[in-house]
Amino acid sequence: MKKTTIYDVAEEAGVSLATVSRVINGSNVVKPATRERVLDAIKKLDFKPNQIARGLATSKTTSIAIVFPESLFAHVKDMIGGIGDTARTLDYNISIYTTEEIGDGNPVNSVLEKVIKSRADGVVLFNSDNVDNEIEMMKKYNVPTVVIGYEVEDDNLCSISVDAKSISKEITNDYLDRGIDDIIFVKPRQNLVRLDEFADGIKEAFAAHGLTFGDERIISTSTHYEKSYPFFQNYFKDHRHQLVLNGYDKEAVAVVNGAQDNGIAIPDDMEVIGMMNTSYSIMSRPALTTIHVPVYELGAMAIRLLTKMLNGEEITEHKVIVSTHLIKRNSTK
Amino acid sequence: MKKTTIYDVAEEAGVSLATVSRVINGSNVVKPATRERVLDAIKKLDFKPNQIARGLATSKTTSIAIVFPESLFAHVKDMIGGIGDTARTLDYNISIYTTEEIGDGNPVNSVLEKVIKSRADGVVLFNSDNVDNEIEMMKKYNVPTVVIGYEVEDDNLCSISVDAKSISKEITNDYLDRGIDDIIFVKPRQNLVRLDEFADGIKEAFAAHGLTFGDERIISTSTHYEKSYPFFQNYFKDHRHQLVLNGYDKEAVAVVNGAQDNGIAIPDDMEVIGMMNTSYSIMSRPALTTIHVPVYELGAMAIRLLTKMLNGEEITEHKVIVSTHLIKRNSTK
DNA sequence: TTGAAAGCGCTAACAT
DNA sequence: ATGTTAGCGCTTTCAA
Repeated sequence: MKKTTIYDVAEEAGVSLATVSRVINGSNVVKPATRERVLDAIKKLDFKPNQIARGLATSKTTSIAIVFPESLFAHVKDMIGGIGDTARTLDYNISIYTTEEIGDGNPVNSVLEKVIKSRADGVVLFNSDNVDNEIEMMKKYNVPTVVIGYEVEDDNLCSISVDAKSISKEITNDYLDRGIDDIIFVKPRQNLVRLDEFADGIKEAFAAHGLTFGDERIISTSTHYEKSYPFFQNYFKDHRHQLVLNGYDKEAVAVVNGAQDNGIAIPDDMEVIGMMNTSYSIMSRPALTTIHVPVYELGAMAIRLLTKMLNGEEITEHKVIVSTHLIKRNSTK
Repeated sequence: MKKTTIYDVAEEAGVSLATVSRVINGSNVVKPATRERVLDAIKKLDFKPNQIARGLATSKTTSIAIVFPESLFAHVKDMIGGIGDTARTLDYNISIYTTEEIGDGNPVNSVLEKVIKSRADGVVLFNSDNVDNEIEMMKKYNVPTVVIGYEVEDDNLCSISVDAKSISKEITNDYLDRGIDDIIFVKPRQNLVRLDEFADGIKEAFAAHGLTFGDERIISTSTHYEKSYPFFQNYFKDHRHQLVLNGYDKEAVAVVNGAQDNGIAIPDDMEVIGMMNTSYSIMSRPALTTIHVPVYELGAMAIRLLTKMLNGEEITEHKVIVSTHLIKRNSTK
């Protein structure tokens, strides 16, 4: 069964292919009567223009590539709603490329290679160990890019990131002011947000109080609850703290549950603060106080920024920094 | 800055474009020395073949479209790992298309139209109110399709679904045998799995015990915890049951939390069983007994089936039915 | 083993 | 207002 092409439509309507092309592209120079004939032929033949051929002819694929490491999957999931909705509204397709850090043969580059070959009009990248390399690649091939969770800017390159430092500093300051200084920071190994900056905020607050927040107070954890929960269940057998700051809600739930298993009352004996304001935070018992990050909007903004670049529109901010705020629930006093 | 093409490489290497094409496609008729020259030129020019042009020439896009309603997002998220990993291994790209049921202008069809225009080699569909229509469309345009969560089969059409009926019947039977018959079923409005069959399983078990499971025992809920939790918090003010079966873990957590808020002890006063075995089930307090559905594998299988169709390989099962099993944790006795 | 040339299905000048 | 034609960047016969 042969696919019907623009030629078939042209023949059916008794016009040239150029005219058919004009009507499917909404040109306004076509005589209404002709347009009708063409439209009828299109309907009769169930013709759908081949986007691939169109892409070749116009050098535009109307598609955007989203590239991220598998380990960031949980975070990207939350964001992909905003990405998808916005892309759909603006008539772009999105293609997903995941990189996996494990394994040999430089898989990351082979993924980037696919992205380049696909001739996506633009790409959105996520903060990862390899992000500099990825940015370099996109620049080399001159593809408009927006990076999420990492601060950069350049020609054809914008970024959207979260101001993690201000909020962590603010929160820490507040506790320190009240004399609460036995604080630890649980830092999941991967995150959308730059958690080093989160840690820096804590350190600055300590410094401002004439104290030191040493790296031994930072606990690196897996992003898998199956691993982090047993860890904390064990950890709290012989550790107590006043406040646990977390880089992600999921780990905060592991902390809450692990601590409660050891008879530590939340928030009376220990306070816990999560990050991202995901549904985990409201499902937790007690519900988590957490730092709200507008994840959906981050995705939406990324696509909007990208399409602006693609359309050559003026961009006022190449480097967007999104601020956050604390949502108080029951895991803090 | 012009993109470098196969012509540039040909010129650089002093061969014709046909030869370049041969080496990038791994033809074994090229003389090693020539191949070297071409490879050098490719490297020197950083040439990446244009997949769009190749797609036009070969009528193959090496891309697979995944189509699902936004409301199923939470479920698809869990599965997309399996889809992505498998697609990457088999060298297919995946493009995501979401349909949204709200709104006017028949948006579902406009999405399907994009899928057709994209000339994806194959498509993966998900169970939804509109799935029959979608299947029809794919059949009309002759695109190989696999449907997840819905039983169908045909030329160029396979399906993978979950046997929800057997498990619900089995579980219900077990409780009924022990004289426990105050059972309700919480049915989220959207699901990957056909929850009507789940309900049928319950009904059959009741019938086998000479009892009736009326539809008033089925509670339809939102898939948003923000909505389902307040509902159950209120519901359990004046309702008690022995067992609550749920179509999805997230709603089960809402049941657990809502019931506990009203002093109902889980599992002593009431037992709760979730479905899917997501991370929600282990984060819940008590941890949920839940029906394990191999979601990752469902996604992986879908892609494998699809690529088999694309390669014209023999397919033994067009209609795959996946079975499930109960994982006992602490929300049941 | 290599090159020439046609063609994939469109768009976009350029003519008419 | 419509038709003709030259690409877009590849793959794939067919010749040499």
